[in-house]
Amino acid sequence: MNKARTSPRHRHQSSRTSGHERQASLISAATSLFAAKGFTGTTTKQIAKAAGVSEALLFKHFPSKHALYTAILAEKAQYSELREAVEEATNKRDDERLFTLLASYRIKKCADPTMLRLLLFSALEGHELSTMFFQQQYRVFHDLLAGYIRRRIEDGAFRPVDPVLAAKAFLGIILHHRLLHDILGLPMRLSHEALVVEYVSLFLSGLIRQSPDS
Amino acid sequence: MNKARTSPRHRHQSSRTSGHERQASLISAATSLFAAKGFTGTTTKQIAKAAGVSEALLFKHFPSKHALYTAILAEKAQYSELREAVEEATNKRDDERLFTLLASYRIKKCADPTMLRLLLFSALEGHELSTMFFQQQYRVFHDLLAGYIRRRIEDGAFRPVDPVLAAKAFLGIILHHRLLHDILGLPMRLSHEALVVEYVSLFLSGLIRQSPDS
DNA sequence: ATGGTGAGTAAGTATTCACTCACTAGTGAA
DNA sequence: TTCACTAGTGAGTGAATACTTACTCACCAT
Repeated sequence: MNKARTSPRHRHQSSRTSGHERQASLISAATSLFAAKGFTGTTTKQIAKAAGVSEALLFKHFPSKHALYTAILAEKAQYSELREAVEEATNKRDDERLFTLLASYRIKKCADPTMLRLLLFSALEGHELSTMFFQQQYRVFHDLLAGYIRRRIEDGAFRPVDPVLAAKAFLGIILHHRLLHDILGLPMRLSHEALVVEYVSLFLSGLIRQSPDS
Repeated sequence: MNKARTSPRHRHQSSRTSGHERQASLISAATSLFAAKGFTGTTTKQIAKAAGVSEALLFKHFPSKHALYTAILAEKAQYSELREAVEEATNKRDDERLFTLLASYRIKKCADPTMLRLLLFSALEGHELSTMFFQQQYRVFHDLLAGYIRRRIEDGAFRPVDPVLAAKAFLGIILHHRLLHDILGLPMRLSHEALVVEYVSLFLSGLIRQSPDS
């Protein structure tokens, strides 16, 4: 792996990697392995191999396998993104847009179920950071949505339901969808767009035919 | 099953258990361990200890740890229950009753998240029977519900939504709830009954205030 | 009694696990 | 050049791991 350099002349690409880079590559390798096979299902040897280093080096960067896992959860827990778009829709009181945004964000991302798998594994395996990880990943949307629903109820636009429960229900629909298709691998019969439209309409309008309107 | 004493000195409690009983006790012990810690997280030693036998005996009954796991999934996959009640509601076209029944069945059972954990672990860990297991556990309700919704649409009682998607959405709401509270351990603010009522009403009537009716 | 059978186990085996240690080599500053 | 420092590793360590072997004992029909 070294390119062999005794000579002073430029070594393209230093033969040594900085500590931070190495740490990042270890985290990246470990993330996909932990997401694929869980904490107990992944060995430090596999992680080291995936990162292209010796197992010993892994332990130079992280005192234990567990610490590496914790570092991953802590790192991945923080991100926002999407906030602005959502908040704009929020202010405009554009129900359909807001719900569509949330749904399609979650559903489109299905290409990469890593985070979801990581979350589920950590919850099932009972890692101490799992709740925190969950909070960061879901609480954001949850609280935002619940707040929006509450306001729309005050507007008189929504029925007087429990906003927290309603938010949970909507996120549940989306999560369940991802569970079935991204994790269990069931085939999807419809396009993403059609799915999102249908789910949003279902949630906003309910199932019962309200009036023979029009 | 024999207690039977030929020997002079009574030995407390039959010294031997029948093969089937032992097999059952191994399966029972293994089920809770696999549900708690997953396949890779559980060792054959732990299972044997929980069943109160030697590790060697486990391998007399099951050729491998994997085979034991498979036997569990295959066994737990088959059960019906609840069918009659649901089918009655189905025939009566009693929407609220049917949905309430489904929801409360799932939610009340929260006391024992074993099956759900087993299901999720098997899905995440990629066991070959996970899909089958899932089919048996969920497909029943899913198909039943989808069929019912389809009929009610034909009746003109429900809006013309996609019945399969609608069924999925409702089950998603319930599953998500269990995920949050049974697996992640988040506290519940409402009673089971209130929750079920709210979820059902939400799903049936939707969120948007339809008309200033009555 | 006796011999066949199935329940049961103690004590392995080979391998893999997370983790260490003793050590080499590249690098930048003095 | 030297030297301190850090990136990096091969070759371990003891403890588990899944699974085996060779054996003992209880029971029962002959």
